[in-house]
Amino acid sequence: MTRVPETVPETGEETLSTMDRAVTISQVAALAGVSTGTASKALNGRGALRPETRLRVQQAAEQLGFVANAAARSLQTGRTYTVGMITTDSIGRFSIPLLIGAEDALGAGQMSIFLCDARDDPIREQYYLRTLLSRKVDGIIVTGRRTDARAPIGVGLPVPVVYAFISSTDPQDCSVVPDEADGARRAIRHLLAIGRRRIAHVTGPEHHHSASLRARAAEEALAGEGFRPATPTLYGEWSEAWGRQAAGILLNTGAEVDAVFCGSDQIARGLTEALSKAGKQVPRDVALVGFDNWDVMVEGCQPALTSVDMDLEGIGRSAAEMLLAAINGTPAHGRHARPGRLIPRASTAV
Amino acid sequence: MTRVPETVPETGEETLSTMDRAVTISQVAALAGVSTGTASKALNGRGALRPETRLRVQQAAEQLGFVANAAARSLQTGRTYTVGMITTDSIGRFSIPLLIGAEDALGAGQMSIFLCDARDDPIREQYYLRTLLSRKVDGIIVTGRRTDARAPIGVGLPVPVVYAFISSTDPQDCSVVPDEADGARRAIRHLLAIGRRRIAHVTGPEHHHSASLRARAAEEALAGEGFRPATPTLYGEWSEAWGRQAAGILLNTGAEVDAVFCGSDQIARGLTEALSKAGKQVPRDVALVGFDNWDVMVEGCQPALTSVDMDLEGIGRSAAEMLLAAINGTPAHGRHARPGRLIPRASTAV
DNA sequence: AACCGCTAGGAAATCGATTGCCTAGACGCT
DNA sequence: AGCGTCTAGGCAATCGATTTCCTAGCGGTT
Repeated sequence: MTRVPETVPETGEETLSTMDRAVTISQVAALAGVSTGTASKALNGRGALRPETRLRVQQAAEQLGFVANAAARSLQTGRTYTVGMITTDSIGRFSIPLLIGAEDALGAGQMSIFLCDARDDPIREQYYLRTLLSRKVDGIIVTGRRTDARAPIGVGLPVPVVYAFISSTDPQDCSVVPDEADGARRAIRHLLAIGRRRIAHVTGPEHHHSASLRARAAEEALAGEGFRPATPTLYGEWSEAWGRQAAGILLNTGAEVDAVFCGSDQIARGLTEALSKAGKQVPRDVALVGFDNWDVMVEGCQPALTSVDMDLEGIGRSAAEMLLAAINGTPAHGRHARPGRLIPRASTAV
Repeated sequence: MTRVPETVPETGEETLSTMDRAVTISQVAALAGVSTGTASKALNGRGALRPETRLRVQQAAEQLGFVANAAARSLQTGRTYTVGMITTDSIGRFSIPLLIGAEDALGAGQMSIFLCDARDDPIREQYYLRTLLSRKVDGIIVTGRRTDARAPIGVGLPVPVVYAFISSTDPQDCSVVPDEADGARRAIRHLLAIGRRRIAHVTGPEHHHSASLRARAAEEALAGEGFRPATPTLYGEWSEAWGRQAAGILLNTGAEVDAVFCGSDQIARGLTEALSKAGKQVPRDVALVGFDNWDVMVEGCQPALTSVDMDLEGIGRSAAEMLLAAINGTPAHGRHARPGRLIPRASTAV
């Protein structure tokens, strides 16, 4: 029989039903008949204690539903087992996989994430940085939408920082980024491999780092195999509408394009629709490759879209692992580009 | 002249560049020539101090880049100015607006969010709950994808809990949810208002709470105006593929449908494509209304899709506000349904 | 019998900030 | 001159857990 405290309903020891006042370690110690120091040792597996004492304390803790006060602990130990994650733009489609990956890697080490959304506002960013520092996070992951380098979020910070997806202009900082050029090369090589020779590239705005970088890599990959683009790169927006428009342009130039590498899945989707409306068959007449491997887009396309996956989750995981390493005293430096992979689907099936 | 510590480069006082060892309030106090207690009072605007003393302390804090240790503070005050957010399923399309809304409401009160992703795993959920309690969060927001009620995450918890998007089966708990029935009614009323009379409903799986709830509300809204559905509700999946399939069904039954209310934007998009491929014009022949108002979907549709917006951000904001109220001693109870709104676009333009 | 070594567990300092209580000194009033 | 009042600011307890140092007592050895 478990004892039932007077008026408080006991719901069984495994249910997490902490009563209204927080239980402290001294209450546990009192119940077990030891000092608080001993109770602490018992619960943390430290010190020299008789097994039965240890057990008695553990049972007392269980019975009272004791959960150690993290603030008190971290005040003493200096560790918070918390990392901050600042998204410099907004939480969105790209941050989520990064976050999930990071959570994965950190969760294994029993750490939690403080999420801050700076919404592209430097003031907010610095405010959040202060907050994180005051909370004495063990480390910080900085992330954001743009893949070109940004100024470091702070200098001489007392905690390690890792940049994920975006990178820092300071080469001493540690950044984990997708290898977009590699992704573009994979796309081109794939299209060449299935026999396409007249390949066009439709992508986002020219001033956008990702767009111009991927375009250059694609062109080089073609040149490396002795080919030239079927048309000059078509720069526009990251939207379906632009994809549709670009399809019109390609059809009108009479360039006899037999494949298009698209800078995003959305552009590819627009192209797919417009091409099929114009009577072209995908992939027979024109093969298509997208970029991002965004599930709803690639699966929504008809036929399903071959796409380059930047493995954002892997980037998040990696960044978190590097942060953990830095926290444990072995920081990495520099820009770490992670290769993507090409996911072949019907839009390039021969 | 500011003194420059021996080897440490001083980067100017406004740059946030805390040096390697954390600055404590006693260092600030020492520099200002007061006791730590006085320094604390000076920085927090408490106590009776001469203005010049207060200023001296503030300048010292500034100069040293002092940021109060949150752990120490919360140990003393019992407040952490932190709330936990547990997503019971996964961080996804629905959680993000909720999170942003909550951040908005909490940020104004200078509180931060601890984000935990339980990934549909009750074990993880309880583990995270423990973590949040050990971190002594001031309150918890529970969220998730399903809109039907779920068992409370814990009973007799020492902190207030608000459910957002999902709701708790315990009527004493506070939940903020979208009024899906209201959304469905708006869709139907809109279609009736533009003169459609033969209205069908295509939605997700029948066992899915949202699907059956919206279907029922739609039917009642029709009946309320003296109409009957053009076909029985078509239950399927939450996917474009099902939308396309459903289009086929509708065309084959010869039901002469002139409008379709879709349970999701994805379904609507599938329908749009299949209908236009079959030679039907939207909205002339068939008007379409979606649900969710998911930007990439509604804008990707041709023509752009009229859709019901559940105002997730508003729900997140509301939930956070209610949590704040509860933290401050005036808890709300029960299920609070928030109306959505219909965003008219070309797919129902007359 | 005297001494040594070991084990189990207690006492108390510590982390950093807050806050209630106390007092030195300035000032005013009779 | 003596006393009361008020102000500015110091002192020290406190929050809860960890950890270092210390000791009582036990058993074994010569």
